[in-house]
Amino acid sequence: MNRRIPDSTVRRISHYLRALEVMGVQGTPTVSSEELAQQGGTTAAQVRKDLSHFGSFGKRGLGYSVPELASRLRDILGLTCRWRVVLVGAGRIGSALFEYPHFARRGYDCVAVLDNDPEKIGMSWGPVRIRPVEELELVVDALKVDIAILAVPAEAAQTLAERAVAAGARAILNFAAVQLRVPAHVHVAYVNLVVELEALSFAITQNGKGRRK
Amino acid sequence: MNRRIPDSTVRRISHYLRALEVMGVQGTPTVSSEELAQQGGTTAAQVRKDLSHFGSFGKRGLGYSVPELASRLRDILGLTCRWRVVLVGAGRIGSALFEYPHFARRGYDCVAVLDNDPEKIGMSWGPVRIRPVEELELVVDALKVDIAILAVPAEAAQTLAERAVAAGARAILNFAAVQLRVPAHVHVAYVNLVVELEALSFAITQNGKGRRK
DNA sequence: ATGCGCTTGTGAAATTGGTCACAATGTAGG
DNA sequence: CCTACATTGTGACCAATTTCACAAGCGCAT
Ligand SMILES: NC(=O)c1ccc[n+]([C@@H]2O[C@H](COP(=O)([O-])OP(=O)(O)OC[C@H]3O[C@@H](n4cnc5c(N)ncnc54)[C@H](O)[C@@H]3O)[C@@H](O)[C@H]2O)c1
Ligand SMILES: NC(=O)c1ccc[n+]([C@@H]2O[C@H](COP(=O)([O-])OP(=O)(O)OC[C@H]3O[C@@H](n4cnc5c(N)ncnc54)[C@H](O)[C@@H]3O)[C@@H](O)[C@H]2O)c1
Repeated sequence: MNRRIPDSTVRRISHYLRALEVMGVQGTPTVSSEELAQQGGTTAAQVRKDLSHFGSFGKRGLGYSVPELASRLRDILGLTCRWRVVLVGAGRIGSALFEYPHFARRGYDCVAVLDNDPEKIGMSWGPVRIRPVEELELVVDALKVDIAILAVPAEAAQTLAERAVAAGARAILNFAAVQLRVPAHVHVAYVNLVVELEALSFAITQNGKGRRK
Repeated sequence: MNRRIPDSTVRRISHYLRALEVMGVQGTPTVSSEELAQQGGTTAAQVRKDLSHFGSFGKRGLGYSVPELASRLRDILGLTCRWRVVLVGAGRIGSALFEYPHFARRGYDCVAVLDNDPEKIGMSWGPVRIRPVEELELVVDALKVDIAILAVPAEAAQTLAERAVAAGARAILNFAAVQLRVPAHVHVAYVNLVVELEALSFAITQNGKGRRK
């Protein structure tokens, strides 16, 4: 029950929650650390250790109440309020994200979409009109945006991150392949598909001795 | 040299390579571990340690030759050959990936796109025609596919992973929010945007005491 | 109430990954 | 050739994370 939580723990908690929600729909009343571990691809001891960072939620001999644990994990992950998100970059990735219904269902509201392409500015995406990127500060400030998603080319990402942070954003989800330099209080998550693919081709090359013939 | 390589090292190598390629275009002849560290968002000692897993590529007192190190890193990551990739799921994420020119530029060729939606099957995406998912085994086997990208709903992912593996795939890039169970020799990379967002809202909640008011 | 079987919660040990400090080794310049 | 200097490569240390092992707690049957 202490302070500094490993990032890996937080990510696993997110997985546990997803598994719990499936079980909840199926009506499973309780679950053991062993069962949760299987769903989350880890070990029972790891599950218990992860949870023990935040308190003790189980009943010995019985396991965890599915709805109760799910609720506690939602608290932990900050899913009890709705988060306001701005999407910067209305390109291929941006539109895939925008149309993905699961984010809203999970508490992330895309309150604005910005772009710098005159062709795109003014277009309507459902209820949202694509705005010029010049309005970034306005939007972040006036709509009290917490999280900025950057789905723009790498060259633009650093500047846009700085602008979003200056206007008050506290977290950034970055799809561009650059390391962002931001103040320490701002949190950044990276999604870099090239890194993932390269990690895979590294693993294949190491392990199975090269490409299939 | 050459024990088991940490995953984090492999990912950083991918970042170093990207930085080196930018420097290469700019004509920078050599680079120090210090400079590389700045680009990659890490420390000079970490850069040297990462590289030392694979050999010694630098010149003391001088640094690393940019084109030479880039070439060595490409070898390490398995980028000296072209990889054949099959994309399963021609939805929002699938189409964003397919249209992304950088993958092909980096050696990943999408040799087939599969879906199970009769509306989509038969459509042409550039030079590729979307095929019925029943042809998965055929495609993986006949086209000697190494990597399968799963951009399908979570319910379908496990079965499709098994089918791809049975037909010979050795790595999977999975966008669905489920842990895949595959044989040990198969490598899986996960991209889970919900986890990323939840890690961010966790960090904000912990750190800055909740959402902006 | 008591005992049994099951499962949690948690210190302690083991492992893994990261940092530090510096000898080794190169370049450049007299 | 010798000295001054920069920067690598690495073993020894340190920190973080995972695994282990087990006492303690709970429900149920008797
Ligand atoms: N599409 C993919 O599969 C994929 C994969 C990996 C990484 N990425 C990365 O994600 C990012 C976005 O990729 P994409 O494929 O969606 O690109 P895209 O070109 O389809 O979209 C980028 C959008 O950003 C806009 N934009 C450019 N500069 C801008 C600025 N200064 N301010 C505001 N908007 C601006 C463009 O007008 C465009 O609409 C890129 O960094 C790319 O490298 C994409
Ligand atoms: N779009 C996003 O931003 C986003 C974000 C996070 C996660 N994801 C995940 O990525 C995956 C794909 O998301 P999407 O938004 O592209 O969904 P989508 O619904 O747009 O596309 C899914 C595609 O898969 C096809 N499909 C379904 N079952 C199939 C099967 N058995 N075999 C072959 N094809 C099948 C569908 O016909 C559809 O074309 C999902 O698991 C989703 O949860 C998407």
